[in-house]
Amino acid sequence: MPRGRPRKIDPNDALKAAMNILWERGYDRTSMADLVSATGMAKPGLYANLGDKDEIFQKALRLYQEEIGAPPINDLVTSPEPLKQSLRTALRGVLHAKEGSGLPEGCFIVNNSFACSAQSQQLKQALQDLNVERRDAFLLRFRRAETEGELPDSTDIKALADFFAGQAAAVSSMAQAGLSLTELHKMIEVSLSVLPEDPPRGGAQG
Amino acid sequence: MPRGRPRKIDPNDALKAAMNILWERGYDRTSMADLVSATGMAKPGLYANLGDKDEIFQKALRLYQEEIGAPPINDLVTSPEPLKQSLRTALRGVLHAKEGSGLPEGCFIVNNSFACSAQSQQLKQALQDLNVERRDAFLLRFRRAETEGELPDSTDIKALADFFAGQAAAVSSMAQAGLSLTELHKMIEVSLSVLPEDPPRGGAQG
DNA sequence: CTATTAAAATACCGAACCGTATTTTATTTA
DNA sequence: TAAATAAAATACGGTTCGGTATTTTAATAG
Repeated sequence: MPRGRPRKIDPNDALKAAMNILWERGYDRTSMADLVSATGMAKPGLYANLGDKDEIFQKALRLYQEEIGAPPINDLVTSPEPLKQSLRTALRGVLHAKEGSGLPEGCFIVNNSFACSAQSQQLKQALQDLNVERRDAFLLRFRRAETEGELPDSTDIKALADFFAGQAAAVSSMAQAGLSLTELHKMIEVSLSVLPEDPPRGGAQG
Repeated sequence: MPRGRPRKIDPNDALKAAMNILWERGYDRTSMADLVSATGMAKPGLYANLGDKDEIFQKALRLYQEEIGAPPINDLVTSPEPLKQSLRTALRGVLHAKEGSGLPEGCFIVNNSFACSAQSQQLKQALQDLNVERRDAFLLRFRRAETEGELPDSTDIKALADFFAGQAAAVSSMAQAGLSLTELHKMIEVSLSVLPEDPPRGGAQG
């Protein structure tokens, strides 16, 4: 056993709890006192283990991205699923909360990308980078779709990637507006209808 | 002339200035001190003329809706333009800032609908109501489109309305992510492609 | 010029905020 | 037990916040 007084709370657990409350309440509306009660760790302990509020937020952001945000996006790029199905999965990935109980609704990144106009430049940049990362994942998938014939060559895949990156915000916003899960799924189906009819079948292009 | 010391600042001008900074920075990141310097009106004057911070925000919200938010939505419902064109106009209406100089980017309502999980119930409700209002305007337009044959009867116009209401957030978010105006317009064109092809002519673009 | 009115300007208050210095407590080593 | 270590718990400091009480200033009315 280590030397001094034993830890009451594993810093990793604390970070996870911090992520959840930051996800739920956002950066501005979460105080250090909130983080203290959410984590069960006293303030000096938080600073010693996780740093100041900005650092905690950034660590929470990374944790979210690694454990929650990135997987569906990586699947999007790597999975052999057909285009439309992989996009469906990716978009539904924004709705963790409503299905898997307990988790906050919407996307942590999107939710905090608003109301950040005067945020610390570091945080602003970190959020923008993650948004770009998601957009690029879509782009990558569309490039593959193009070469594999899932999309006509004439497609403006850059615009398509921007569009789908934006759908994360669309879905998050309507989730916060109180739509039910099935309504949100219908929204997503509408988004998917911007794609050409499922098997594009050769050169049907106009 | 009235009795006492003359006003330095017209309360209407102050409200307009307050709206702009609240739009730009959001509720949480705008302090009363910010409102003081933005309006040029000292704090006690603000309270006397516009009320406390919540009241000012609500008044700003109403002003935004009346002067900026509602017009393109009303046009959507009332104008005789064909469906797709009226939707295009409505969605582009979210991008005031980038075209008409000076105005903040994105939609005031959308920008503040995030990070409000613990906001005062009043404000939360006011924001939700405005979001619903917009969604209903889309719905109204789609109902008309259905009866006028602009949409097939089989269309799920409720889902379509949710989708387009969500596009306000999509566009706002990508605007904040730094997309150019033409990129944003392309995004909007992609959104519009969920509609059934009207008489096959060349794609409109701006 | 004096009184009155109404707004501006200043100064102030208590609470909440982020962050830290200090003390207590629990454990291991000697 | 006593010294040493490391974490928890408490208390505190400076700042900013939303909101208000108080004073000063600029105008009109008599």
